[in-house]
Amino acid sequence: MELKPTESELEILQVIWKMGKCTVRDVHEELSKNKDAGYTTTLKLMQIMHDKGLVTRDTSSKTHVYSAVISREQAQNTALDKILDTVFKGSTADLVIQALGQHRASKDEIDAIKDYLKQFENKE
Amino acid sequence: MELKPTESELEILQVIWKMGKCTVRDVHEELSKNKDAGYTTTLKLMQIMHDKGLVTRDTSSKTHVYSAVISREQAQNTALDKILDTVFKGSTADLVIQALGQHRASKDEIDAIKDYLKQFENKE
DNA sequence: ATCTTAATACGAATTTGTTCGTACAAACAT
DNA sequence: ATGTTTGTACGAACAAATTCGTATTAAGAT
Repeated sequence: MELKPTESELEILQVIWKMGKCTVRDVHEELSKNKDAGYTTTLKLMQIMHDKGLVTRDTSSKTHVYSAVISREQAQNTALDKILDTVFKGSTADLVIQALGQHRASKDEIDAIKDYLKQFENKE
Repeated sequence: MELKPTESELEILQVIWKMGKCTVRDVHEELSKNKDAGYTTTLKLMQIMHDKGLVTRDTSSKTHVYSAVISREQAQNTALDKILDTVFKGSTADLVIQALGQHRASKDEIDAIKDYLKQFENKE
């Protein structure tokens, strides 16, 4: 069972993750803010996502209500695995350093990361 | 000018990055270790990459010699930007923490990252 | 009851990416 | 100089992802 969302599917998942349960119209309206696609395009994509098992839907009323099956965390890990493999030679350290270097994290973010690293302090 | 390599193009870029300048045959033989595709498939892809400006080539002799135009670092940043946008809500901290959490970095890697973070010590 | 609006289903066109067969040319060996 | 090998070019088939038009149906308003 392959669970790798495509580019467009990811855009839709983002909306679903943000809103929790939502309808095709919800998603469509959110997406319309940034780009313009027809309503049926969004609908079709969400139907395909349903076929693939990326989302579930409640069809008890006319307007179906969709929920994500894969969590944002799962998608994050899939995405990380992929780029670790394709551009980072598998090196997590390279990835982290590149991320911190280029995408200037704020002081708060740096602090959060430092805190997180303390966990590893007493491990050997 | 869009410079976003596709999946297959990235596989090829990986070989070019590793070898520096190289021929279609070099790339093809390297790729053949992992999967099997025809020689002309690799050739065609590299021609397309040339058309797109992802690689340059020296055609002075019969066997052309290819080099990457975009560096691994550029590709890394493009990839990071993309997943930051699509699954990490733009949060570098989330990305770093998720990367460290799931993909268990070795002690050396953790140390490298801690060292790296020291840079930020005296910044305000 | 009928009209209008808003929804789903679905087929098909389009676009983008991938794969490969065939034609042709240069280099090399005989 | 002829045949064989090794390379490029290129068109076309195939596959995957995206887009949208049209048909149909349910719900709500008059």
